[in-house]
Amino acid sequence: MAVATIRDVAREAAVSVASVSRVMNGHDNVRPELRDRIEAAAAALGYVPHAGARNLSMARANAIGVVLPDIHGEFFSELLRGMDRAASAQGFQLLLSNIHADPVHAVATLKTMRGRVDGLVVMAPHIASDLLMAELPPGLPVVLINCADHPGSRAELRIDNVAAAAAVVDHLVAGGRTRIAHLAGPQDNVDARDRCKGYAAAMARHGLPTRILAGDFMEDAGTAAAATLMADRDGLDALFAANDMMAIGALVALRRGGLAVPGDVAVIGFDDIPLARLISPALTTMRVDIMAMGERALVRLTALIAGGSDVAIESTIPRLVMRETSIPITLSTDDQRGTS
Amino acid sequence: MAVATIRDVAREAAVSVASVSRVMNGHDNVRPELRDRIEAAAAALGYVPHAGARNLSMARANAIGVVLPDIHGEFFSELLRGMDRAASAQGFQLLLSNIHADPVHAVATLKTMRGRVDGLVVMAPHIASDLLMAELPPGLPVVLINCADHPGSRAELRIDNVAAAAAVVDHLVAGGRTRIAHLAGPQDNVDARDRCKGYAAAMARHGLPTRILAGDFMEDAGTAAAATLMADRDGLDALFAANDMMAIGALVALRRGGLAVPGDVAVIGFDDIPLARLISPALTTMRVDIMAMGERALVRLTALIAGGSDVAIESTIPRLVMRETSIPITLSTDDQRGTS
DNA sequence: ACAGTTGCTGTAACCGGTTACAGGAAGTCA
DNA sequence: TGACTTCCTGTAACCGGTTACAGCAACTGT
Repeated sequence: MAVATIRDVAREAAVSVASVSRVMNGHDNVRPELRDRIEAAAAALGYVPHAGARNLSMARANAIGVVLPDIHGEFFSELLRGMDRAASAQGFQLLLSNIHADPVHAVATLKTMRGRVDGLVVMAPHIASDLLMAELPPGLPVVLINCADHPGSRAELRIDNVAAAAAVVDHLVAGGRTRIAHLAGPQDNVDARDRCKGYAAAMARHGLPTRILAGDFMEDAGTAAAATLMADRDGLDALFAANDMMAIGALVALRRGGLAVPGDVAVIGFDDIPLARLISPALTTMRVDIMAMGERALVRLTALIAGGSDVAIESTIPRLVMRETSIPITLSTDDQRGTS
Repeated sequence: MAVATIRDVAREAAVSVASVSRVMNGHDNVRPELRDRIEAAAAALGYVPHAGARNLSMARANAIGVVLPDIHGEFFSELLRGMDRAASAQGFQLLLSNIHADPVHAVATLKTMRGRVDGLVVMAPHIASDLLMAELPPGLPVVLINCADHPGSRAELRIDNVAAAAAVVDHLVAGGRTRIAHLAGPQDNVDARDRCKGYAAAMARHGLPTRILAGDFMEDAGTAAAATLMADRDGLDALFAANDMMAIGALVALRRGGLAVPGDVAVIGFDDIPLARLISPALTTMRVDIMAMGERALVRLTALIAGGSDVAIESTIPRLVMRETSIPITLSTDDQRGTS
């Protein structure tokens, strides 16, 4: 037999569906005797309300669509964790969808969300944002995360990579470094571009000459960069890599090449992946609290759903996690401490 | 104005809702001229079908509920990635829900899934499984992942920790090791218990004496275990830790204590966390392909949804990833290779 | 010319809830 | 006692789709 519906319960308890509905939703305008009878009937039939039907008649899904690119690892799980935390605190569930680079598939994904969710959190650095914006259902509350620039007026959260990179340079300069190179990420990536931009701007501000090496976010690019830098005896005293993996590749190669880190050259990464603090010497890097960002996205979205109208763009500047690879020149030691 | 419904489109195109529905679903029994008119009307109104209503009338949600404990990191994201991959390949979306240790909250979570999803993937190592089983909607297809033993007949995927641990011992014995210690995990964890069990059984099978140290899955437990083992000069020649973090802690401490790894003592971990291959010497460990497991769970679930009845329990034996810390005695070298 | 197909279209019931509204019983007050 | 509340309950419309069924037109074959 199929599962029980509200009408089955009503029949069993010899009441109307309205009363059953009232009891199930905890309204107080039902006579105690009836309430008991209905609760007994519901229990006897193992009745559980059909959420889909409920959503339809209330025009409220109690769900939020989360549209993300195909991300691996830490970033993905932390973001989701933050969202889930805020969502379940407010009685929402999360409907997950990967958005593929293919725009027509992406649009289809967006469409399937209609009537299933009360709002959307979208992270789509790869999709041309104009196209995306056009496809977002006009009435639906949306919070964007880290999208490319766009004209529309949508709530958005983004990471200020430019300011973060500038902060790295400032930190190095404050520590007495002046010949600072930047190992960039792939230039089709917005984050990588912004970090590079921030580096260049800050160097200019300090009146220092820039030195930019091309990279691809992979460990080997760091190894290669280290080799390049050691080949010309320029007297480089700091390397700022656009992400941690490249920084680690460079770190290992520099030391193997006989340079002391941070004694001869400081190394700073970006992301604060778990390995950053486990490696020896521990890597100084920029950290953004992804979970908090996920939570924030959801809080803003629920505010929008509740009728709010705050569509500001919020920027988060990652914070510097100072570890061992960027100790100022004057204080630096070169002891070979083991992994702690 | 509210978003357009199918009736708005029907009115605009001067046809019935049935025809609109047919066109939207790609049925071929609509005269081309009408079809064009309807498509034009839909485009003009920006009509997107309401998925919730569709689900209700078709008694099909095209969604799968994923109920997981609050997991961090790699495991979580890989599992989800595998599921999402299989799900979107079959036109399903994923509805995510954390299940908290608190049983009443857990039951509530399960209930909100009714009428929202076509099936459930549940991973709940912490919840008393009898309780859980009782609360699972009777008619709903479910695939369990790595739950404690239970009597019911539900499809399930689990990791065979016992066999995996035995495989580790066999590998060490084949490499010439005979004095093998096990650094166990917390005993209230099913996985940890099974690994310990598998170790003991395999050692017995080989007629070797066991040596079990208590641990808690944390790095420091590895450090401590190494200290203990180096204190009594027993001539230990291998350490099998119940997870990678402890193995790494032990690895670092053993080498700092002057022992060669794998020359004097082999070290093997469990999980294959990303760090395992980055550390030097690279850690031999047991790896289970989490993404594949997520994919498999979803494939089995969709089979169930489609009417299948395969409720077997499938066990996966993790595979040995042989790296540098377990090279056989006869072949072992003790060169200080850097991180590759 | 007529019965039998075939192909397209519309009406209306249905999915499983919620809730506005109406109506009956009991209580209140003059 | 009659008018007015108040409280509880049931009927039926509605949310926005799908689809069985019926109806109609045009075509087929004899």
